[in-house]
Amino acid sequence: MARKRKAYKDKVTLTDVAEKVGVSPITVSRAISRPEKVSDDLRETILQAVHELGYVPDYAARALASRSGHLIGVLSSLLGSSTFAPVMKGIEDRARNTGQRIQYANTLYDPQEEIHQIKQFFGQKPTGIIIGGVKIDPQVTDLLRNAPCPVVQLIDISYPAVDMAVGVNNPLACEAAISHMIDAGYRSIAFCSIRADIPILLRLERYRQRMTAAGLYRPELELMLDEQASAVRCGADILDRLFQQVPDLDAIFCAHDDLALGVLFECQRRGIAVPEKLGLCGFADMDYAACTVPSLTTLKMPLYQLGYRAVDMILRAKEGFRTEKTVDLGFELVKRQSTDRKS
Amino acid sequence: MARKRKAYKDKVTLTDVAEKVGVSPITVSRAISRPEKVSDDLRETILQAVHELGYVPDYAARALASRSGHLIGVLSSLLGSSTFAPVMKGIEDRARNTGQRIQYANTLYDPQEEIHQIKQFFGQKPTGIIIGGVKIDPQVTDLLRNAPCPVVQLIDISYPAVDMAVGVNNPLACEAAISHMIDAGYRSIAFCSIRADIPILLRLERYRQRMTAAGLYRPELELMLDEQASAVRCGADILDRLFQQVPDLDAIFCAHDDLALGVLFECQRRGIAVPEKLGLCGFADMDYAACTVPSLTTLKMPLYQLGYRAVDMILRAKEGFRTEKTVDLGFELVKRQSTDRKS
DNA sequence: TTGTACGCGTTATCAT
DNA sequence: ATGATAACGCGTACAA
Repeated sequence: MARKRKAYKDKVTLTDVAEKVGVSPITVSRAISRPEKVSDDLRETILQAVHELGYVPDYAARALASRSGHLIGVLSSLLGSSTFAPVMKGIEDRARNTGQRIQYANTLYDPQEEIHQIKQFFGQKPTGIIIGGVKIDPQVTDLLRNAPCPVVQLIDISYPAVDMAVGVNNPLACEAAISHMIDAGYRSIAFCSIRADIPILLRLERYRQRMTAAGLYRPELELMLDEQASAVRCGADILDRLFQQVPDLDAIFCAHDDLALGVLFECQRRGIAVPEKLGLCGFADMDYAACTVPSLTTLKMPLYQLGYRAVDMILRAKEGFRTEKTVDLGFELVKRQSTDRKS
Repeated sequence: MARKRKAYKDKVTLTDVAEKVGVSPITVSRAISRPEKVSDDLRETILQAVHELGYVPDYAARALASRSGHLIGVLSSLLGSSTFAPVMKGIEDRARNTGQRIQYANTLYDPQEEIHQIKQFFGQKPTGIIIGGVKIDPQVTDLLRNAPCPVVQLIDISYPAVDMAVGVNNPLACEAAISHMIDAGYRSIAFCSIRADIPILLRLERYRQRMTAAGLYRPELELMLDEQASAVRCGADILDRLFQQVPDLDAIFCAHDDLALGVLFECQRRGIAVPEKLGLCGFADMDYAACTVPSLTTLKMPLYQLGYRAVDMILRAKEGFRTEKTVDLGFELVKRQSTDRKS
């Protein structure tokens, strides 16, 4: 407590540093934020003093004076998901040494929360906003359309972006998976998901098209589960429901690897042979996908690049460079054992 | 671009709202931040105007004037891990409607990054800082000791905290697991981890004590792998090395479920019977732990509560209430099939 | 290259 | 219950 007060009273400001060095505050400010505008030796002296006094810039004051929060907001419903980890890494690598801070916020799949968080960001004069997993919520779209900064949407680029977008073409990715499964000889291929965000709806639509084109489409092949806490634990439920709806079921395309993992375990438990009796394809190429028994066919997306490019697009927009509004990073269908019927 | 400028010029401030209603700015400020200090009808009129004009408070100005950032910083190396998701949920549930914002930062297991992020927080006049997964870095500890705000450390409470701590007693949890495995009849029980943060080192120490007490300790039972991107994918490596070091190996205590998952898959692949030939115990009770075949014995921690209490402790400290410096949330050993030798 | 004057939008403090 | 005034700490704009 005493410490707290002390730290506050003793707050070191630009002026303190300036006095110690014998220059004006603005010079100290420049030495920190625009090093090239201060002579080499003076800058050295100043930075030395900064270090000695333990000066930490006041970001609030800086933001107020400069009319920029020097921060990039990242909004996602997947923050706590390991799918998002590589994205985060990319974001931070690109943002490092740019003077921009990254601030994350969790939307928890709740539109109200999303709106709230977006407003919070707007109040911080952000350099840009990166947002992933947006549902089709008109309020959110409206808000973003009137954003006071560039907005980058993540993950899908086949859908019209509010401002900019970077990601993969979800319909194409889905089509690649379905085609692969058809080629492998599967006929009754189910589509299974526990959530219906935009990327998933786009995949579903293409799934229907592709299956219809092959003369294989049946509505009962679709299974959209209610939102649940755990995707992995749905395995038994999925198999129960699908086999009831589709007695001749022979493959499942899962909208996320977690779902496929759960189904796979349940197959192990029930003695259903994968890939012989049941083909399985996931989405995301999670760490475990290469290790499961049998290993899991899935779609791999360049997640690190996703984050990296998103920040890059914001920084370029800030510099006023013309940027592509949409960046397609491509995907890769990773064919593994779970759909390899011939082996 | 045009939009951007417009949004900026048209920025609605307190004064705009005040003029529209015909009161002074400070009254509007109060209507928003201290509703009880404004008469009911006036407040209603003001909030109505706020809504109509689309006023969004400027957090920088607010922070500068109030000398508080109204934010709680959360620092973790596990941000992108699904272990952290429930913690996040708890943090946000407790912080909602308290006027405090949550800001996350990723330390990526890098002390330099950690120091950098901590300083960033300090520059934002935080109400408190929550930090998890701290390594034994003296610089970090020093920094935290001089924090201008309360600090809550997560996960372990058997270790002396810089300020406050909430979590579980890692040594005790480890001991419970090892005792359980010994009771189940396992003798050559390995300890395996890919990282050596404080909680893990604490578990390792207790592992040694417990094994020694049972007359079962051998140094070659310990396996600390280098830091790797993917824990799951280490399965084969772990089995190779351990069986080479310990031909009569009959159980593995993994410092995280991910490790156990990888080992389990590798056992499936090699036809090693779990739990008969090899007992397996994880840590964290991840979603999949209940679903694996066989299901995975593991230690469950109250993660949601962990986040909830951490924020609670900060808020109480802010109110000046005396708080326990250390909160033990307890753990649960979830006994499942992977250590059930008798079945 | 360095300095002066001012303002950013809000809240604390003190007054009415 | 409401208002006037003065900060908060920094950066912009302009001057020297």
